[in-house]
Amino acid sequence: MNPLILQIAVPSPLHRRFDYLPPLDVDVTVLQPGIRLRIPFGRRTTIGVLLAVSNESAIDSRKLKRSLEVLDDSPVISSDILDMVQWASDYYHYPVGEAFTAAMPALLRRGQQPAGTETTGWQLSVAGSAIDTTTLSHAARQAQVIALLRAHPQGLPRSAIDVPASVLRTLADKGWIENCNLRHSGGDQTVLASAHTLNPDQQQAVDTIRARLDGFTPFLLAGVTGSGKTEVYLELIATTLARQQQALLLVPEIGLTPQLLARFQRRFQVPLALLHSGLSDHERFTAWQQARRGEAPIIIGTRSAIFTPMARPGLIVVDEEHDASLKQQDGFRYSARDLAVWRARRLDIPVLLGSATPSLESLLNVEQGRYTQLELPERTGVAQQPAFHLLDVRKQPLQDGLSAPLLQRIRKHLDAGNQVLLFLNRRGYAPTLMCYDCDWVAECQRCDARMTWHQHDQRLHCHHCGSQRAVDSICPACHGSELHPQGQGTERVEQALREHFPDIRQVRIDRDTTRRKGELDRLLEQARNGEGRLLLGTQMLAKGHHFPNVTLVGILDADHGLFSTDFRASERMAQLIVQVAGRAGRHERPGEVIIQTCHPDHPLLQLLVKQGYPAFARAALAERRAAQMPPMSSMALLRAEASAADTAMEFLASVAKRIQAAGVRSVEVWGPVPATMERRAGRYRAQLMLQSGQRGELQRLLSGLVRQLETAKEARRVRWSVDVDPADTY
DNA sequence: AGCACGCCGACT
DNA sequence: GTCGGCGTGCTC
Repeated sequence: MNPLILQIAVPSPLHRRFDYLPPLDVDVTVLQPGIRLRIPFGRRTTIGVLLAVSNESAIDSRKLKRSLEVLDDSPVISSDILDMVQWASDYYHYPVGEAFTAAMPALLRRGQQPAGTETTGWQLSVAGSAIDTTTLSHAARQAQVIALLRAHPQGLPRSAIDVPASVLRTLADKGWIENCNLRHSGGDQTVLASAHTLNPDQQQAVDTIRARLDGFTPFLLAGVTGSGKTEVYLELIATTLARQQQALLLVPEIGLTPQLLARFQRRFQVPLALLHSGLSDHERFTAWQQARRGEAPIIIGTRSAIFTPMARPGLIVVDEEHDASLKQQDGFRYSARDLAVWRARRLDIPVLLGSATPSLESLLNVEQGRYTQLELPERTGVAQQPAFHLLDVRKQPLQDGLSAPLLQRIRKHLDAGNQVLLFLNRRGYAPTLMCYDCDWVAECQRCDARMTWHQHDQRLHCHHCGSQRAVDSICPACHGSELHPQGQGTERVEQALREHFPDIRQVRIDRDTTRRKGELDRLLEQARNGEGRLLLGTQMLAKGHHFPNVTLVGILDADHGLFSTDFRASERMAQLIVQVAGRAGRHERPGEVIIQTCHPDHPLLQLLVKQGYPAFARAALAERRAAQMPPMSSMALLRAEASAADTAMEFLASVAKRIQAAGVRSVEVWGPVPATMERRAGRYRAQLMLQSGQRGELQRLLSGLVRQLETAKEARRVRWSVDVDPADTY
């Protein structure tokens, strides 16, 4: 009889699985895919994930090593995630072992044991049940525990109570809580009654999805800003919980705000598992386990939360599905949105993609009948769509980026007692420091980029590599003293506004003003409660926040996205404009949006302003169709970087030659070309674009190519990576 | 990626 | 004489 062969994903940059013999004296029934094993690998030992058990191997049996130890008596990677990660590893051409590394909490891949299902926990004592939590207003943590346990009369495991041990000890000493045995049902998930009644569109969206909860259906919820998408999510998640199932909500990086959390906490008295970049390894592992054991019925997280296991999966929601932060931009370059759809299909559950500005990809999927579209065309309550004005600034002298008509409108709205929001996607004081005598500009030593002058620390910063230096006082080229800032960033506009509106309290929100922990929340609160009247910021301010008293939105420079080398630039710009505009007039006051531009006749801008995002998207899709660009075709980039000037370009030229040799007619090859900013952080970058009308053909070509490049001599001198479905082509 | 091997240069 | 620079090769 043949020996058992274990196919294992090993954390290494190699694009293959590794075959091993089972450990000696192992109980073969524990060899389930998804368990971890300690294995010898090269001259070291590491931890791998069992993918499959076979009875044959392509490797010479004398070369097979024996795995050392089984780490889990049941799979720590659930079968849906096991399948999804393997699929993603193939699709994105990323080494399978490293794909699993990215999909697991750090502590898990380092061998830590997930705690088994806890059998004891805490519950309220008779005395504790009688406590009036309002008497605990000075002990918020204690009140929180009491409220939580009150919602769970049969007790909760320690891991589901998110407070320090000292708080529990205090409560136990007071005799208000006591240990209990837990009976594990998935049961009891308290959902508070709906706070609002839904409007007819929301109700229809909810009803449509509710009727299809028992299987895989992808939905696109296209709801204009302020139309109440979140209320639809809340309602469907409530239904999911009532069915004793879990819901997973993916949000963009800056979407996981205290506001959103507060909304969920108000609505659901259940533990939330939160997964975001700010967690420690231990916190992340805890949240992961709560989701896996089913103790957290709701999981909310950014991109990588798509890899969170669920004991009772019922629904996946992807908020702001168009957002570029859902696509990882380095390493394992997956799209969390696309994986969400894949996983939902695998689990046979519904998936809901929501956006006010859906991606062209999703709109095409609707057009082709793969997704069901649900629309929320109206703002909730009495709020109306804002009016758009394109302001031609070719004829307007700009003072610090502000035109006179815009300043007048700002004054008018402020005089009426309203708030004004200004958007400028550039931080710092000025993006360029220039010599008026000889035209010298301050450039970064390590990047092909200009340095931005920051006034707060009187230094020049490179926004691409993070380097900084003191600001020059005389021109290094001609030794003249005529160095002047050119262009404007948020710092400069803030200063100009202070001169124009000295009595008006401003709130500036960008990466520089929110560096300290808690500062973003503080500033957002000032913006929300009306303390700040004039709100100024970068895209941090643009997405997802509600400022009900903002009646004027000014977009100071809309031209950035109009003439870019990236084919997605106009889509991104339109989405940003609509998202920013969505901050205006959400209450009973009508809003106004003023867009400063040098290209008021640009057809896409015209379309966006006059007919709205859906019309823009239709035109943009038609353009993509004509040019055979994604989503009408498949695209992949081969990116390369090296420390010497021409190495990356030479490498990609040799790759292009290999592709030609393969003779795949259906795949077009463009380039190689140097990256838009060729040198970044001291490294020279280039890319090769592959495009095809037939995704399968492109995939096959990439698979073969990756296999070759793994051992190719010329590949050793560069760092290369494949980017399938790139979010941008810079 | 690690990790080791191996073959050349400048030190105690 | 050896310490250590990084090119090359390998990982079931």
